[in-house]
Amino acid sequence: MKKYTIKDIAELAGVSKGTVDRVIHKRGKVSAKAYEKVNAVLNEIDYKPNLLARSLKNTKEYHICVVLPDYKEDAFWTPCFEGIQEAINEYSSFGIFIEYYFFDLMQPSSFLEVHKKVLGLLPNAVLLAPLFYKETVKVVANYNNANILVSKFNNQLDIENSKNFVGQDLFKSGRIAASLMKEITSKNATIAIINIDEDSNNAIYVQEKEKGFRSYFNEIGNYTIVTWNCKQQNIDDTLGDFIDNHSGLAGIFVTTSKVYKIAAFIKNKQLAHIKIIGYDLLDENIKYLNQHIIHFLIHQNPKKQVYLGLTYLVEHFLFNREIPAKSLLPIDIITAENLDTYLEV
Amino acid sequence: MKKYTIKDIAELAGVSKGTVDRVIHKRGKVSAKAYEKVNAVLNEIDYKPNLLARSLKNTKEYHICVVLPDYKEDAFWTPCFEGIQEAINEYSSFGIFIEYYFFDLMQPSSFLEVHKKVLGLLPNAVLLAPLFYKETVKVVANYNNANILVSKFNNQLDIENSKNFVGQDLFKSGRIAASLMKEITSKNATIAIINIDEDSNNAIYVQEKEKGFRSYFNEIGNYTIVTWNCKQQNIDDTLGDFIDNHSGLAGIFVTTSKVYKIAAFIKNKQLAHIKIIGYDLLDENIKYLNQHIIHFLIHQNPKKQVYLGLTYLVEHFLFNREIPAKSLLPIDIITAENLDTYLEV
DNA sequence: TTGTATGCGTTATCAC
DNA sequence: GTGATAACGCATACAA
Repeated sequence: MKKYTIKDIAELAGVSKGTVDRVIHKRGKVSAKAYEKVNAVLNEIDYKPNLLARSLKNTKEYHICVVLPDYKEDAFWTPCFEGIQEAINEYSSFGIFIEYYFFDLMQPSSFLEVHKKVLGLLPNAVLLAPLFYKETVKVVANYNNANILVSKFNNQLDIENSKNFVGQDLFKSGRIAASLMKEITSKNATIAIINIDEDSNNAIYVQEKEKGFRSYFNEIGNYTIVTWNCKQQNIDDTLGDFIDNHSGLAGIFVTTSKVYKIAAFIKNKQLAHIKIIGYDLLDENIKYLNQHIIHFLIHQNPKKQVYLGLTYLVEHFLFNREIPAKSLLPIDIITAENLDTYLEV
Repeated sequence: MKKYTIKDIAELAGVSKGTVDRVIHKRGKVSAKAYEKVNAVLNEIDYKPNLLARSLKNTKEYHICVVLPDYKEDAFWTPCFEGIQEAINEYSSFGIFIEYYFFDLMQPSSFLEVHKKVLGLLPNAVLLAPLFYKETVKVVANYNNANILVSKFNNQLDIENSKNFVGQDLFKSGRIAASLMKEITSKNATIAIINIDEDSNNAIYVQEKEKGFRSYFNEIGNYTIVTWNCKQQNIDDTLGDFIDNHSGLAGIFVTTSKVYKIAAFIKNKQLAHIKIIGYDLLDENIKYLNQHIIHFLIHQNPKKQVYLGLTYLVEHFLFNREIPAKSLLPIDIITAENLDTYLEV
């Protein structure tokens, strides 16, 4: 099972390395006779070019920019940042230069500004969290014009010419939350869907989850599902009224990682009979999961989303691998018991 | 953020590439003056050797053998085989030659025979499923003597000089199964642990799960947990009696992927009030999961175990990466709803 | 103690 | 059309 090189093939075919190269890469300028001789050898053996050598020969520096919200504003993005750091460590030895830029997740204008800056750097690729629809369409178009490769993570948007997505199926995610909710609440109960701080900007994101959640209970029938949108600073003042207004409320599904805000209230008011399901392994969420105030967390694996998105780009540049148009990660169900198998050691 | 090469450093320090090399690799034979000059430069810049170039320079063929049970005997091993295939495709372009050898999972002697054969091939590394304790100790010793690197997957054994394990924490796995069982059965119920076809050979494997399962219910108290060992060909004849003898049996925890055997019986006898939890995403298991005969499956990710074990070896050979002594994968909880997010597209 | 030359496999260039 | 040759970055054998 020897590994054949171009030199081997040249010797076997009785031609020079240059000719073999021309045949393999179909560059033409090869006589029929030489072509036949080389092809005969190629059919005999299983030639696979040495990707290390090929990549070394190219020896380009590749520059990738990651654009995402500042994790200091919203802890959800912290693991993404860690994923970037790991990728930097992992790939810098291969001539890959990875940078990150933060935008303000409340301000579409900052999203545009940051991308303007990044565009000016003319990187080889950009990996971005497309939180704002309109603005994303615009910046993607700009990158396309400049021949800059774009990949997206976290939030799947239907945008033209927009491939290379790493994330999860949000509709399915909502359905999974619903199926878990059904398991832990009584039949025909009233269940609330709570969106925290989600204005219309990235409404699509939570709406998909909500749709999935409702579709599951619609199929069963007889459950009462109510949606409540709120701002995190008003929770203490208004959630009590909301709960009072929905007597027999048995469960709350929080569509984002801010579920700990709701859990804090529920614990505080000793309403532990209300079951809570939410998203992501933030420290605060973990705390309430371990206290069984939160019953299930759904893991969106943000770190892996970013790392995988970067891996695809790197392997594309180094080894010419194709980037999957859509890479949907498993939707992990986290309980107090299996939690720590998902945490880093 | 330019990438520096040895040549760059040599020029900056005003010495030759050879001297830089001697300093970096601490080979000695460098004058204090030259050493200082080079070090001054190295402290200034962030030099990372180009791993592609280094690996190309080495240009060795590496030979890895995977030894595991034949997947035609037991479908559990099919994904492992797929993982091997993927690794072969992925890494053959880097001069890695991966082979696999099957043994008969019922015959420790065949395990020894196969390993004898593999030892004779003198590969660079062996990745093995250590199903038999005594025999594994022996073959690992042989490999160590021959300076052949050994990694293990699936089954964690306490063996001397035995590092490089990829798998799951089985005790924890049992606890997770128990916590799920508790969610779906009534208080203080009777619950059965069923081991199918597990003779003393790889008893440790299922015993760990059983211990974990019992430890969880011990902490709660008042549940009745019974263990039943059976042969798969006797299930139809004996399971009925077992169930009759344990009136009020509310749940069954099957410690391996053969849970579909139990599910078939339960469905057939219309005993769907008995909740079933088992292991692994075999087609048969998936069928019963979708029919809600099986309520949860725990995913051991056998494919990833093998692939990751091989990746560690490959990156060790190519890029001199350290192999983690113990790599424990997340323990995934699978329901009918999130199942397909774990299946390949 | 130092520097230079060579080769790993692939590819691009340049004479012939 | 063809076949030498150089270069990518690193490591090493060898010459100075």
